Amino acid sequence: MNQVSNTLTVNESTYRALKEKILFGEMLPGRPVTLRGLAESLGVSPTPVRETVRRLTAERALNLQDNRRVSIPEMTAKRFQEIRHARLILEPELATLAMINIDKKTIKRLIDIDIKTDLALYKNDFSGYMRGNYDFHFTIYRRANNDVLLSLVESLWLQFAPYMRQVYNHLGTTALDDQHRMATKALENRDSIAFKNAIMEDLQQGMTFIGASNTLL
Amino acid sequence: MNQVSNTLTVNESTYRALKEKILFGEMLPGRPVTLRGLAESLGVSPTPVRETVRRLTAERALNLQDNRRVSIPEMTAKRFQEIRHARLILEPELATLAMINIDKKTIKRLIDIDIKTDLALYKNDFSGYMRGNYDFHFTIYRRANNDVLLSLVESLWLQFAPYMRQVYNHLGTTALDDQHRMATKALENRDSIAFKNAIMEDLQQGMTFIGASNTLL
DNA sequence: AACCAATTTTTGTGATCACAAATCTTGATT
DNA sequence: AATCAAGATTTGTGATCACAAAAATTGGTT
Repeated sequence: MNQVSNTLTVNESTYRALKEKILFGEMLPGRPVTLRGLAESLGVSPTPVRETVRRLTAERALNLQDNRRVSIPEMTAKRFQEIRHARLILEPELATLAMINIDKKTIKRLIDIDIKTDLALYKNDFSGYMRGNYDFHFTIYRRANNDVLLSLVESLWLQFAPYMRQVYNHLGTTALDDQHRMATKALENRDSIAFKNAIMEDLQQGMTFIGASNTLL
Repeated sequence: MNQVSNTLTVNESTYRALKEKILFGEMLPGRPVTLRGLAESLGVSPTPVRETVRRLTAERALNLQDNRRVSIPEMTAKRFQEIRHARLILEPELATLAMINIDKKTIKRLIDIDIKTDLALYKNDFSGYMRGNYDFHFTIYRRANNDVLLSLVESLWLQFAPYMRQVYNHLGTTALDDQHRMATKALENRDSIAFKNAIMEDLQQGMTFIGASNTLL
């Protein structure tokens, strides 16, 4: 009889914890990270942390410098444009694929997420905003039922998220807006062209906002 | 003074060794892989192997089953189409970006690679063919000077390579052809449209050949 | 022979140890 | 005060150990 243990390994929970930290802006670019430091803060031994760091390095969320130190990569203007370019290719495509699988219940959930996101923005809760924005997009993207494209897009989000946070810290969120409502309206109307455009607009607007703070790039 | 050691870590060489094995068809889908077995065959301790496996799992080249065993993922018809779709989106784009940076010397090198690749095909040297095919494409892609897109495409190749080899083992290479010469001719003529089309054709032809062996999917 | 439970072996996981390289600290010299 | 070399500390790396879970083997029963 095969008895598969379904408890999360320390490795897996460590990975998820660190991934969330990166994705929701709790790790800033350039800040050095030590394995033992991370291990202590998470209450585990260095071993699973090392493996987690390898995973996230493979996903380009972390960077192994040539002196073997681990860090969140610094953003450059060039890399920023590359990420923006890749997102514009992949995400509208993924959203379009997802559309036929998005039912009324999902639309309702998206609207709820958006309300929470706006609330977080209003309260200057950066991490809350980033989490809401992530949830909105990936609730859509997951509906595409396309693991290959989804994991590519996950990697892209891991790469720009820390920088997103850095910009918010400098500029605040007042000038920030999104096209989420336009997207949900397009979904309600089952207008695939309007939906794809809303995702593209949302993405471009967000990236333009970030890119506009050229003091950092 | 910063003194950085430039010797390759065991981790890095292990990663490259295993990655090449996967990329050039020396690991077949479904075959179970053990950490200790890999470690012994590479002459290292299990530690760097574990970290390598985590990296390649993050790149979707390996799969951690729910019984915690490591394996090359089995191909399914669905996943095959997803990979094909993603490749068709990303690779012609990357090739087009690369074109302006491809000089005569690079074209010469591409032609040399293609000759070697054809020779390997003629001699029924599967691994040699796969290596040549990889070199041809990535010599182009690297010229795009776009690390973000390049790493996404790397991940895709790691995903279909083992299956490519599996098909060749069943069908042989006699029916296999490529559009490499058409691509190099387009480069010589600086015809970007013809070049993009050649890359697309090459990719479609290769994937159709693989996909045609529907006994496996 | 076929089946199944008990035992043995193999395997992944997480922690710890040893070591060398990189970084930080210290204190003497100019 | 600034500089720099020597010593101390921290850090990443690779190997090993202990353990539990999974797989393979064994041997007895039908």
